[in-house]
Amino acid sequence: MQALQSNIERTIGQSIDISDFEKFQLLLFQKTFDKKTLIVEEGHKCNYIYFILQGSAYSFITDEKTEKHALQFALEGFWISDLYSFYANRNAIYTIETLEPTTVLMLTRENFEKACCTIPMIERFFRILIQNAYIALQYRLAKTNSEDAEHRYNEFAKSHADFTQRIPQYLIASYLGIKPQSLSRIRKELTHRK
Amino acid sequence: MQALQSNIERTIGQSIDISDFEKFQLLLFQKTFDKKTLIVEEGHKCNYIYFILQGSAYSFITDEKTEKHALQFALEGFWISDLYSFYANRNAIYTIETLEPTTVLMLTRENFEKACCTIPMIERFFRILIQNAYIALQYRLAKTNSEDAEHRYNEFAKSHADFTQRIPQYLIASYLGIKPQSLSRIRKELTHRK
DNA sequence: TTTATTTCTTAACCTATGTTAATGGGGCTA
DNA sequence: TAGCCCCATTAACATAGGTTAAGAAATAAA
Repeated sequence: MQALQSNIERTIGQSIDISDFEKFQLLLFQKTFDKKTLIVEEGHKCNYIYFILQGSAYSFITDEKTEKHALQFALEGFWISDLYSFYANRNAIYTIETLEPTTVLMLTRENFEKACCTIPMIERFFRILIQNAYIALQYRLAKTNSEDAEHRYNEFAKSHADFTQRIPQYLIASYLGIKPQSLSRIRKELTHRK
Repeated sequence: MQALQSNIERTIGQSIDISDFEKFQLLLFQKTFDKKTLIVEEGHKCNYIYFILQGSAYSFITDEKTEKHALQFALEGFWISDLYSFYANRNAIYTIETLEPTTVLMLTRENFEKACCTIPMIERFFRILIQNAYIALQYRLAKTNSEDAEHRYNEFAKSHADFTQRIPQYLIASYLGIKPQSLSRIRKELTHRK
C-alpha cells in the first residue's frame, strides 16, 4: 500500500490526507496472478483498473492477421487497464497479460466512481495521472510519426533502462512498431558502429 | 459560450449547475486570431488552454530536418494546447497554428488551477475530457502500429468526414504519418479500384 | 483579369522495414 | 539427461512508403 500512497503523492505533488487515503484503500482489493495470465481479454468487459504492486504486465491489440501489437508496459507502481472498456462499460479492444507472477490492487468501476465523487483529492489524483499519461502518449505518437526505428529504440532504451531488462525484445520491438528481426538488425548496426 | 456549456455537458453526461458554469466563465477570456497565426510556438511558454469557438487550428512537432508533423486538429468545440508546457510551465515542444480566422476562449494556468480547486464539477469535467482524449489517442497509436497507411486513411476519412473538407490534404497525410505524395498515390489507388 | 503562391498529382527511382526461412542458445519440464 | 519450446539472430529477398523532380490545379494576391 505504501507504493500506492507514494504514487498518489508523487502525482498530486503533495501529501495526501491520511483519512482520504484510508477511505480510498477500502475501495481496493488485492489479487495475485500467475505468469502469462490474461487479466483482461479483448471482447470481454474490463471491469477494473489495476495498480501493480509486484510483477509486470502489458497491454496489446490484435490485428486481423492475429498479430499482437504492444501498447503499454506496466511494472511496479504503474496503473494499467483498458480504459475504453472500463469507462464506457463496453467490450475491451485490448488484451492485458502478465509477464511475471504479478500482484495487483484492483478498483471496480463503481468504486472508482464512488472515490471520484466522494474524495475530491482522488478525483484530482486521477485527473493528473491521466493528464501525465496523455502528455507522454502524445509525445510517443509524435516520435513514432517523425523518427525512424533506430531513433525510437535509442530513446526508449535510454528512458526505460529498467524495462529493457525485464521485457523480452520482441515485445519492445512491437511497442516501437517494428518486427523483432528489424530490432535485431538495428541493435547489430549499433554495436558494429561503436 | 453555449458551445462551451454543451461541450461540458456532453462530456460529464449531465447538465451543469448554472452558477458553477457562470463561475467558470468568469475565468475565461475570448480572443480572435488571423489565419495562419502561431498561437503557441515551440520553445516558448504555452500559458493557456484554448477552446475553439469558431475556426480551426492544428498542433505539430518539428523534426531535425525542420519537417512538420501534425498531431492534432481542432475545429469548433475542441480544446487544444501544449499540455506539457501548460501544466509543467516549461517551454512548448509543439507549435499550434490557426488554419482559418479563429476565435477562442482562453484559460490561464492559474485560472485552470482555481477552477479545478473551487468547482468540483470542473475538475470532473477536465478529468473526463482528458480521459476521453487519452482513450482516443491510444487507439490512434494502436492503429498507427498495426495498420498500413491505406487503412488508416480510410478510417480517418470515415470518422472525420468534416475534417476532410476543411483541412488540406498534406496536413492529413502528416497526421497519418506519411508524405503528401504517398497519400495522393493511395487516393488514386482507391478511386481506380472502385 | 493576370500573376504569384500554395496545394495536389504523377512518375521513376531509392531505402527502411517487412517477410520468409534457417540456425542456435537458454531454460523449462518430464 | 534428453527433448521441447521460446526467443534472438542472421541473411536473402520483397514491398510500402520516401525522395526527387516536374507539371497541373486551385487559391490568393495584384
